[in-house]
Amino acid sequence: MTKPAPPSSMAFDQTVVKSQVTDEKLVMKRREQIVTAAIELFSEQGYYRTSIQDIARKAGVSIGLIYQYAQTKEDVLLLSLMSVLESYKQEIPQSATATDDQLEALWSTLATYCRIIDRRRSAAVLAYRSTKSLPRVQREFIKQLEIETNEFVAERLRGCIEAGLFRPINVDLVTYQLVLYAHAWALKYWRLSQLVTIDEYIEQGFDFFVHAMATPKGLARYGKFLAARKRKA
Amino acid sequence: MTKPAPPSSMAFDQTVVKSQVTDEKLVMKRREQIVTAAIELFSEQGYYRTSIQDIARKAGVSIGLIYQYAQTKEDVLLLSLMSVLESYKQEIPQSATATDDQLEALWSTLATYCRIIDRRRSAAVLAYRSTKSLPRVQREFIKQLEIETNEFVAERLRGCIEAGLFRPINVDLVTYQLVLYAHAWALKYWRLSQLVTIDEYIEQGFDFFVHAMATPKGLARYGKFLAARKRKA
Amino acid sequence: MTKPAPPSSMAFDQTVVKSQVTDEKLVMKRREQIVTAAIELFSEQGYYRTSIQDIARKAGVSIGLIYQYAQTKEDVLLLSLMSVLESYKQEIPQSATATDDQLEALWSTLATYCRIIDRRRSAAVLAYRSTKSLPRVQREFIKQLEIETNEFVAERLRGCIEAGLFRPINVDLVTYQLVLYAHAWALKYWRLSQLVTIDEYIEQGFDFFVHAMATPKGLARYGKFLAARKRKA
Amino acid sequence: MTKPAPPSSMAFDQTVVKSQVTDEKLVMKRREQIVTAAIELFSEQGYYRTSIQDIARKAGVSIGLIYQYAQTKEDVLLLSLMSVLESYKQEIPQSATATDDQLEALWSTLATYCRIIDRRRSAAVLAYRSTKSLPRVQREFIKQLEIETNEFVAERLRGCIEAGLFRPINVDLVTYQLVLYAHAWALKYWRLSQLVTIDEYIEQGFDFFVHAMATPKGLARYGKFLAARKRKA
DNA sequence: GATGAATGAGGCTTCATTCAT
DNA sequence: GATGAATGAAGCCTCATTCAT
Repeated sequence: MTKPAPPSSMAFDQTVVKSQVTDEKLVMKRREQIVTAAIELFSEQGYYRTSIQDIARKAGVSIGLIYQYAQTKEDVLLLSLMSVLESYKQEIPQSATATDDQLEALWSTLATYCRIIDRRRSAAVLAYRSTKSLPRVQREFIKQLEIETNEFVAERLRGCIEAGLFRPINVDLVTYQLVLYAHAWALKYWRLSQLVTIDEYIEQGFDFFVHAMATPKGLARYGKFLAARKRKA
Repeated sequence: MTKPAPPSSMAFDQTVVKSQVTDEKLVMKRREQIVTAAIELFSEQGYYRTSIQDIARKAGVSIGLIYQYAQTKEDVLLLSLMSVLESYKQEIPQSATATDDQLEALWSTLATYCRIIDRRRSAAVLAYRSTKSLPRVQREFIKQLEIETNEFVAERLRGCIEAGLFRPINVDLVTYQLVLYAHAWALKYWRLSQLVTIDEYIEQGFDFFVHAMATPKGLARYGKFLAARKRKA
Repeated sequence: MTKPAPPSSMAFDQTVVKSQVTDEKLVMKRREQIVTAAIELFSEQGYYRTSIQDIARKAGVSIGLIYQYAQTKEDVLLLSLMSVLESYKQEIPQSATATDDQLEALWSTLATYCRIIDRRRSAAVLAYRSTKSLPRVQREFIKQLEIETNEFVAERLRGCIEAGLFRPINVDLVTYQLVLYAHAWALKYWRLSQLVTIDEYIEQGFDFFVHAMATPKGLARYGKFLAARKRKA
Repeated sequence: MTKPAPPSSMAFDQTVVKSQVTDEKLVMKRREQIVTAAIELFSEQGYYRTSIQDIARKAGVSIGLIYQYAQTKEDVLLLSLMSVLESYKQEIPQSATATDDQLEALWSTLATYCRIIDRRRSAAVLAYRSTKSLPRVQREFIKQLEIETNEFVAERLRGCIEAGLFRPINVDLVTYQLVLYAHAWALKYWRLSQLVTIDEYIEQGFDFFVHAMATPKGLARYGKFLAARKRKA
């Protein structure tokens, strides 16, 4: 299982994006300040419509300061995207630690993923709109982060298969279906939110996925799961 | 059933985007020329990295000419996006006319959708990256086109339900799952193409969706469907 | 005395501005059509804000046609300015033919001039705004036309002096004062029209000028003039 | 009486035209630099024939710098016109402070006004040619400045009337005659300078105006004024 | 004679980046 | 470390003019 990285480790260390400033604590603090403003603006207006001037103003710092913590505007985008994906990579694994029931774990993972997306919808869309604005090399960092997050979802699927709850489907492919399902909530929010609430979206999605993959044993287990949920509610 | 519009009718008429030139035939021809170049460039480099200069050069026309057929660069984007979505709206309905078997019809629709996406992968991504670059009003045109195309997919699902092949799921929601599944092939091509071919992608996806929704009768029908396919191959 | 030229003779003949078209009647007609539109647009929006396309649209002709009757946009401006000044040169002399009373004649001239300006205020302003947009050579034509019109005003002044009504002032200089007084109605209309009507403007101006120049005999004559006017009204 | 504002106060403050730069001293300095170049160019070539590039070159700054101190090219025009009118508003009142003789004061005012115009002839013409190139709102600022300057002239006229030197004419209207007389020197310089020198222009103009308005007492006073002038010379 | 589609130079403006303080 | 004034390349768009029909 992927061990959760220390908060913001990657997005704000100086391996990927160089900084003029050496004090690591300060780099962390400043970058967070900058990235918070940048994500907001990039999400609202897009990468190209947002100027460094805008970011400086919103972050309450000078233009020059941004260039002490990032070498180019693209670096700011990279830091921003890394920050978003990093937050997935950290929050999602936290979801499934409480249970050793595989179906429950998958549920938690999907639910958590959907809720993170819901909480930061425009940031989620940002990844789809702007990753291509990065040079190839930096784009790979982003993809790597995505793969790492996905791997955690894949683990949950394998758990269900090994427990005999799911038939042996193509795990990597279905992983993308689950991930896209979560992302779709942001990508097509304008339409989906007219149809269902986020809770319904999670429930109906999970129901759909379970039926698509469950063995008879898995279906029985799912019946109990539903009953347990009903009791709680 | 949706009647297929005459080719490119919407993207190239002058209702949405005004043209200085009055000759309708010419407008059609020129806009196709411009949009063909634009889609290619927008897809490769993104909207903001592509200059009108670039488009003019690739289309083999002058800058001024582009501004005789579109009022702003945004108009060129709108025409491009409309052209892409319009092509979905026209090609997908053509898929399912040959059969009155509901499952077969759904298969055809999914397969056709996926193959269109595969054929114009970068154009498909364009819609996700660039729609937000449009002003609100024009964005609505795009959404409308999407809804119209989706409606055709929804019809196929309803057909399966009415025929007793599928349980009564939330049609609108599942429609988006199918659509997103097709789009995902473009959005995540870098990863998915490492895992499966487009044919496998369609097959496994269809298998997944059928299991998610089928009634026992539907499953039986699906068995026959698979057998028939195997015979053909 | 200047003999009034045949209508539009200068502005529309082909000596100053060349035309591709040879039929003189047609040239006259087309140029009038073009110039009417041009004056209106130039007056409203200024020379540089008005495009040949605008003029063509307003005149109800094609762009190409304009270039058959004028070689450049500057030519259209020249024709327009000449047309305006030509109209002064023709209408003003018509004013004073009815009387052989020198003071009456001067009054008629000033009144007529002011009323012409009032009738075509923005055209009058045009001359001040746009003459400098012409190349030196063509600017001289305009100046010449102005001098010719002024000469008529000067004649009226000389008449008054020779009749012993005015003291021997510097005629050329005072001519400009009279002319500027008429023009001022257009140049400062926004303010002057708040202060007086055009009739009052003429009366008070004439009163002012007479007092500035009149001999005792002239003043006496002016007294009778005023009395006669009062009787009429 | 109008208190003279500190030099260029209005034209260069940030109330009317916004600046990106906050340091007020610097804004004053840079704007003066820009405006000096702009007035020269606008006066020579007109607003539309002058490019921002031209202004930058002549001012010895970069294009970008101009846009830090003005938001549009129109702003540069506004600043230029305000600077010209502001200079009237400041220099003219300084003329008449030395005397408490009303006729002398009027003379000083006319003479000063004419000489200012003479010194910056093309700048004076600029106001007539280019004010209409401004959007309505900004045009009002210009008009307001003109009214304020005129008011000072009007005061001198009222002084003469109250002192019994002039008959009670329409002060506002005559003010415009005086003002236009001064402006005419620039507007019709090409002709007037052939007829008289600036000194003669002032003398003859003043003579004209005095005769137009003077009471017998005023005329007597004017006789002494002329005698005194002759003695000095 | 008349049309209007096509051209492309040139202008205004933005904004990433630098550097002196 | 932080600031923000200054730079100028690059992009969008307009419009006078041409020319084939």
